[in-house]
Amino acid sequence: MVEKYEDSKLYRVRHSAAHVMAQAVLEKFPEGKVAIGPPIEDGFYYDFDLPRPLTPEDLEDFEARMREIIKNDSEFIREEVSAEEAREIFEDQPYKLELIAGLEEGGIDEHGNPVEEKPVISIYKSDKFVDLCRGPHVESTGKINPKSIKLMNVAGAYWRGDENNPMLQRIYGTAWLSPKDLKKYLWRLEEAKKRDHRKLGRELDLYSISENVGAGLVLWHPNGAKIRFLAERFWEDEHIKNGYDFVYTPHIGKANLWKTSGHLDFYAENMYAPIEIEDQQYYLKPMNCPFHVEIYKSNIHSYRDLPLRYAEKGTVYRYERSGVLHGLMRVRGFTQDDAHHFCAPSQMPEEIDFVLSFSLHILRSFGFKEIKAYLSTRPEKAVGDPKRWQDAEAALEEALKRAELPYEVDQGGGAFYGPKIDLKINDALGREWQLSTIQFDFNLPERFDMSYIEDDGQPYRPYMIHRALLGSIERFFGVLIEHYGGAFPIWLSPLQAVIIPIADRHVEYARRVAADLKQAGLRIKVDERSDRMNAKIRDAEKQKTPYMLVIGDREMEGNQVDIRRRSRERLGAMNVEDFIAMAVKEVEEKVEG
RNA sequence: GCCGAUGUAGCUCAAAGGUAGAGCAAUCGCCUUGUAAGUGAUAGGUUAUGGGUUCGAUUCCCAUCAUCGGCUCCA
Repeated sequence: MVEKYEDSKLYRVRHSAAHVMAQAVLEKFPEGKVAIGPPIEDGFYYDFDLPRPLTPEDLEDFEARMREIIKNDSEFIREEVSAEEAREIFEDQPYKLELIAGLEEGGIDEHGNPVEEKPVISIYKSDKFVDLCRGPHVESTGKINPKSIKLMNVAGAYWRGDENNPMLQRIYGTAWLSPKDLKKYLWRLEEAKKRDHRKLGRELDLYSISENVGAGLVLWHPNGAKIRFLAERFWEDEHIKNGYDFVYTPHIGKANLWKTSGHLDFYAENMYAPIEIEDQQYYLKPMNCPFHVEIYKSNIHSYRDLPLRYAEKGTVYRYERSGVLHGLMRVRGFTQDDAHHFCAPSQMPEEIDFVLSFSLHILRSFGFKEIKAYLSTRPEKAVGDPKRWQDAEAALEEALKRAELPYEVDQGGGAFYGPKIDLKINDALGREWQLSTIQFDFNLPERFDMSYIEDDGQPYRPYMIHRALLGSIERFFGVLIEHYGGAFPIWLSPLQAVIIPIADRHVEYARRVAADLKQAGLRIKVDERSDRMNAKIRDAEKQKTPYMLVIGDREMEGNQVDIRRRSRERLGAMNVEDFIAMAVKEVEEKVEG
């Protein structure tokens, strides 16, 4: 049984470190106001309302002062107080007063989450600091190891996470049980930076984003495009095998289409401004759904035709707010590997089952093992038949259970038009990114008056399921780069082997070998530069090319190549045919390494 | 969008109120090499953009754009 983080000593240490930090901050800024300061994954933070922006030097001061407070080894004392007493203690702390009011009503806790019971109001005293706090803490400040804390950075954060509220300054810190753990954590961060897709994207010449083109608009370079092509080819093959039809749709559509779909009412702020021509307004598509619906509607459908699965790698444009752009993960123009399923109610559970297992199959084929699932259910404001919502949610949950996928339920977190399952994957720094989504849509079938004819000859409303497996190909690629740290499995590597002739006299043979390998479908380059072999190996290693084939006098004589993997493993001399057989097999089997 | 930081050569960085420099990469030679950097030379910058202050701005100030870390958002 794994100990819950909330019950661990580490959690208490971090929570306590947050209090110690708050004291240090208030000593330097006596007029400062404190908000909240919880432990988080890998550390803690505390939010402050301060008279001026903090600098890195401030953080150094705070950290030094924290060590002094820790040295004092002052006891953490818990006291229960009445709301009235609490108000007195925190009379010049408006944020705390707001929290006290909330506690008194029993409606929400210090994180703004609703709670059932009216909680006890408790305070924690340590050294010269008192905080409204539920705890728990370590026994005394001395239990925090002064050498295993570090203040990391300052960031803005809205009070209570609401952008209508004032913005506070949040100091992020980290704390560990031992200096060794801290060191390990910092090392992990450094390592993660090396896997950053933005860094690798440049180093491996995969993609760029040019200011001349526009923020959030991706240029795929030949190496990145090669990987994308290979990934898409696999994706297409799997879709053909699994009963999908492909469709293609335009990048723009008339205003009226988006009016009918509801996007102009609910999504306009995320859409690029319209293009006007001949008194008609056209919008760049932020989604593909209305087009697929139009295709569906171009025919009358019998229940015998269902389910229909229309798939398209549809490029969409969304005007994301400037501050949210992030490499390939969050962009303004991206291609969704989109599909819409239309089915009869009786087919719906099976269809959901299929689409979830298909999603997992695709993600796992790209090496993703750690997949987190989220089920989002009906929100307050929702459209569509409640019975259908119920059935849909039940089908989603059943599918998750059958897939034996651990999942969290986000109660009321669904879109207004339907419940959904999202599959998320972590990036190098542990930030979660949503890739797959499987969403019901109870909105568009109504708005577009979609139907199919049942065996009684009457029209019925089909279920519409929207899904994207990779999500956006851009984001997927970003996550994929970080997942492999740039060392793509051989089936995806833009270059699968580089042939390294030792001297000029080996070049001709190297070219012949290259021709043979290319004939076998392998992606090959001969490094003909007049550099030393060592330098060529170094470059190939840095480019993370799976195989280096060294050719010198010995190999030339025996019609061989000397094989080195990017893992530094030396396989020694091998006949060319044998290498081809091995490499082709690894490509087919999607071998990683 | 909000808070903060940053923006100098392709990359990583330095310098400075008097028009910028290194390493790597690139290009051209020489070397002809045995598993992570052989060697010489050459070229490369309106210091993000637009204003302002100044005799003079790349440096100081303002705005814009972009990037980074967060927050919010993510149909």
